[in-house]
Amino acid sequence: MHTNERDTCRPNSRTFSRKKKNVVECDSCGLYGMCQVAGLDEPVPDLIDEIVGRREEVGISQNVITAGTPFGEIYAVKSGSFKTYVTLANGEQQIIDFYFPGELMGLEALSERNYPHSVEALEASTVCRLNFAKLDLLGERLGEFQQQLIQALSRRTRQDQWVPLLMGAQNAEQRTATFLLSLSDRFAEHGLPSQRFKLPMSRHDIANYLGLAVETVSRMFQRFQSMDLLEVHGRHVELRDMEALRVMSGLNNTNAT
Amino acid sequence: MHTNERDTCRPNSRTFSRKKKNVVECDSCGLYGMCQVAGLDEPVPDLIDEIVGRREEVGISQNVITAGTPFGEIYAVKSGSFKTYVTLANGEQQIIDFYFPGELMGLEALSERNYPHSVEALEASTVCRLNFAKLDLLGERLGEFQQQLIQALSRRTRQDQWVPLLMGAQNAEQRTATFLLSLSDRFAEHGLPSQRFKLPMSRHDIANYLGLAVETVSRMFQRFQSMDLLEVHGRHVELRDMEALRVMSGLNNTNAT
DNA sequence: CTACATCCTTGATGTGCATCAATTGGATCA
DNA sequence: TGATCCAATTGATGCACATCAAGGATGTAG
Repeated sequence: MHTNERDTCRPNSRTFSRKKKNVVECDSCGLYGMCQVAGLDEPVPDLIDEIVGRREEVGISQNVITAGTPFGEIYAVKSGSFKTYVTLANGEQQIIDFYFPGELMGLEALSERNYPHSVEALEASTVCRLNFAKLDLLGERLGEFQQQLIQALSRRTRQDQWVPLLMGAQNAEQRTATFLLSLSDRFAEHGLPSQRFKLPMSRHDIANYLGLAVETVSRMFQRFQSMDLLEVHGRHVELRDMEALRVMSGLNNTNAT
Repeated sequence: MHTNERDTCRPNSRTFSRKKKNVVECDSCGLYGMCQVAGLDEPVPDLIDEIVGRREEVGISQNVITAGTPFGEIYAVKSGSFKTYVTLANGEQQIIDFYFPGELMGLEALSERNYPHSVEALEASTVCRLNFAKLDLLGERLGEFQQQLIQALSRRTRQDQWVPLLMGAQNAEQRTATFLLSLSDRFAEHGLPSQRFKLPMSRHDIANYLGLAVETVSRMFQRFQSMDLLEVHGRHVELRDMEALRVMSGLNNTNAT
């Protein structure tokens, strides 16, 4: 079921060939404001590197965070994608959320001692790491930094409001439509292609997240395709009629993330 | 210190007869740290009152926040309860969350110009109001305040993680069990009775929130009762076997809010 | 290239829950 | 106290989606 985590981090983790990768530049990264505050524009070249570990590679299926381990840092996704999950009593995963370039992971651990869930790379990815233990190095700029943090947390809180919409009122068709739109919105927010993209997660993960069966997700994709709302080829998706999808989702357009 | 409950805790500020009301004291309120920072323990008696409007009454079905209106303040629930919702394209409400004494409402608007959803009282309630426009009155203590705010946001973010668990993997039985447990936990967190309590929301609201039909919620309650897991009389609930409920919910016990 | 493993799709069947319908119960107010 | 109204329960039926089963597509290793 699971590919081994060790052997996935292979020598060529640097040379992704065929397709070009979606990488967010710093200025559309959720950590940007914090990086700036942390001294990126200051003549303190080492300080920022001390606090922010930059562009670390993460292999597919590798865990960046393991549920229950002590909190120490938050992560910004630079490229690639991640899923967060908890393990249920029956041993199954329950996927909590997905993360994409420009977004911050680990915020929910801020006020606690431990991370509440695990975070796993869906593909070869890169992250920046912000070490909270070293934040006091910021000295008087800590206040600015906190300001940025508040912004990030608030954005995140607002994003979480999608979930009840995804899962509450809706049937399989609406959920799937809403899911695709929310992905698209999140990509757009960080300047990534939002009409035509590759789903980094399996149908299994999508189904788990949406509370549906794999087969149902597949059927919904096919149904949308037959209605000319989108085109699917495996994990590659092109949204052809976002307006129709929006109508189908049952949300009115005022509900942006 | 911190004893100015004076005008407030009169057992019936209006005429609630029969039952005593659940009111959180300041020290188990989500705004507490902020109130303190804001000057509650300082010899600046008017400052705090300037920033925090205290113990305002809200009638049943009254809206504290309307979706789309400009952000200006966050609210702490002092007594009573609230629901937040958005209006879907078909005119129906989708309930996003419920709020109980000690919790903060409106945080998701912090980084935006407008509130993303509406907040309505489920019963006669009281709130404290924290005016963001006047925060600069805090001067140098603003930093401390931000610290508190970060804590609050992070707690909130962590709480939101319940939702996918509620709605994702589970069947009606599991959802209902999880719902009851999450309510119980939230009550306990602020020192309110957590085994025996009155559901402030209708079956309709519960069903809406859980993505189930009213009838199904009712049947689940009856089923639990017949299994001796709880007792229901209308909106009054007593959890008789929380451990069994936890097992039924499918969560393992490490997933506290 | 072939072989094997995964992932995805497609079809057939059963069931959990929504839906429809009717009754009961609980609040509110005269 | 009883009349009214809405909330909650209970039962009967049908459908949407899960489940079971099999076949195709895609990728990776040899």
